[in-house]
Amino acid sequence: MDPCQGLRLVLPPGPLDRDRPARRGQGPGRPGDHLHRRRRAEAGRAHQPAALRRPHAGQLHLPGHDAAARRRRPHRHPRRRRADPARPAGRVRHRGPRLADQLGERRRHRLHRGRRPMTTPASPVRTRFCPSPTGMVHVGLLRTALFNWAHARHTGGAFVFRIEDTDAARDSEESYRHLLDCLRWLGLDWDEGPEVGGPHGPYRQSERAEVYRDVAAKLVEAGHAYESFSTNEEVEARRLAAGQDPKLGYDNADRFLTDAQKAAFRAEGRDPVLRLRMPDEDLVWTDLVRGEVRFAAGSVPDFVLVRGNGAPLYPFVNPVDDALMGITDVLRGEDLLPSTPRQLALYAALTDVGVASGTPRFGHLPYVTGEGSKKLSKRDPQSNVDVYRERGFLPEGFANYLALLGWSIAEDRDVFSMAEMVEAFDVTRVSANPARFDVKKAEAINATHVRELPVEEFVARVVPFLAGAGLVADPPSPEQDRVLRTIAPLAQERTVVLSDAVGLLGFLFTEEVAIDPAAAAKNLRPEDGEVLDAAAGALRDLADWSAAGIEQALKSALVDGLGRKPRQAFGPVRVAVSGRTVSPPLYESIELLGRERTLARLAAARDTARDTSRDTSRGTAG
RNA sequence: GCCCCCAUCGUCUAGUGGUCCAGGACGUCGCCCUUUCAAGGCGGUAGCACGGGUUCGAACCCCGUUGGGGGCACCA
Repeated sequence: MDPCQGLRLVLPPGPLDRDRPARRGQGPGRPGDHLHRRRRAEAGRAHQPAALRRPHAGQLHLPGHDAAARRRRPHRHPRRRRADPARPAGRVRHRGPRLADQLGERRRHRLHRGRRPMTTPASPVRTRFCPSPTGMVHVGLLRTALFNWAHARHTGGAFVFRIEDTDAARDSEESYRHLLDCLRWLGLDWDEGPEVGGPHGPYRQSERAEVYRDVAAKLVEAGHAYESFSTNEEVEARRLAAGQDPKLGYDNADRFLTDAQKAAFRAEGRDPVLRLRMPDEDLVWTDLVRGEVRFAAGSVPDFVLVRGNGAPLYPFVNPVDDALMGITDVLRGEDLLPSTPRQLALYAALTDVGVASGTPRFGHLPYVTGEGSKKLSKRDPQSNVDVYRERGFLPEGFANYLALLGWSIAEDRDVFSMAEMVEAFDVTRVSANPARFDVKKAEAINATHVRELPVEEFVARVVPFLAGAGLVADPPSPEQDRVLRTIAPLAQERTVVLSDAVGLLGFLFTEEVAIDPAAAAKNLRPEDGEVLDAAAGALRDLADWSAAGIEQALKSALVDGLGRKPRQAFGPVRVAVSGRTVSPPLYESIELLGRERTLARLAAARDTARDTSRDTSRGTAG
């Protein structure tokens, strides 16, 4: 299996090409455009302005194996233009040029290097998500999962889920379960991984120990890895002695130890670590989101693959598993960017010993930040996905917001479904800027999704929250169900997160309502007593107990009878009945509540209004 | 200290040399609608970090400065 070799440098626009109208509801379609443009792109390649023919991001950079990668391309071009049906065909970007063109073009366009368009690789894309189960699920982590998933789904590739549980001290079965649960909650499914299986298992690193042992042995045998006996103290001392900054790290001093030297160290009782010999070339790759990134030769020291006690480390096992699992595209957090040179070097070595068959593409996703501009800390409660689940964010609403953290579907739209995301998602259009997690915006996006829910669906989703608060049974009783279905359409548009329903609808499912003190202070003042009395009078013997009948009775009693403005007339009644200033529409609420409970609440509110009076006079006197 | 990444309204973004006195969304402010609160509708506020270059033309390409962030483990 060769995940990467098949990546071609030139691809005609294919079925997965993004050069098609991806937006919906964007005015009249232009059915001919796609074909038309495609024809132009193919036939007109030679006539394209040279600047539009840019190399793409799909080639593999194997350090030392790719002459093009070593060529210095000191400039960068930002990002590619999105294909837009409305644009003149001549501006439409197609896939990359042929290799010959590409090299020639690089010479001609040294001023335009940088992020290149994603190719649709000849071999299917395989992405992965590989968290370690060490605690709560971070919103940034889930965003990474979402982007990997969307990239795989968009390209028709596979999404692999692997658990990196090599740190027994921090990993727990509980957080492992929780991780799976969160992915499923968000609607992400994986083609290979835990509980699903697949041809490259096991998918938990804790079960792959012998794999790493074998690979490590191969690397040593081929001379890519070597035993290193230096202690940190010794390294530091050598750096200091040489007048260098000890922060430079390991000095590669053990690269050429003789067998006799090694034996002497062992005789001292030292256990060597295994280090990878870093190459002498610059380490360069074309990042899917950032364009070319280069680390100078010699700037990254030989790093540890396997501990002295034989335990393999993350920088080793991660690429090994990626290679073995045929991963072609690695989308991960920006925090991993500085470790990419090491991975590149490892990949070259793994390829040399036949474990890997090429280097994957890398894309480093921007940080998700919190208040200020610091990376959202794991300690920050805002970063915990559970908080949003518990508040009743819809998975589709939350996923929508997560997608907006670094990506946008169109310039005039930011509410979309997962299916629409999959259709439109393009990694190379992910922003490189850090994105602030904005709860307000997340809520606004979620509220839109809530409103778009079919009513029955809204009811179904809200029931667990109501039941959790002890308001209804789960499943609701027939009577509760009737009330719920009736009020749902009116409550839905007032719901931002599902847990809002508890406060909004609670009054319908209890005998006595607790009145919000702030609402009482505002709408149950002494002078509001007359309203409550009049309302009770109007409703006590009302023959037509319907929303319309109630409306008529209240209007004539309060507005006409007392001469109050609607606002002054209905506010107190609303608070009396629902306990809050925000509730579903009043007449419907009263109808559902029934005569008995309504009259009881009006009477109770009457007392509250008197109390308010006493409080007020006391306050004034004091 | 060394290395790397980033730089458009308060926030997230669109923008890839002329179609931009910069578009959308969230927030915010005002108005309308209205039975409170929402929702909805309409309108307003607010931004290309700075300095050089390249070019007939720069938010966009290049260099530098400044600012912000991250990484420098026998953690993942």
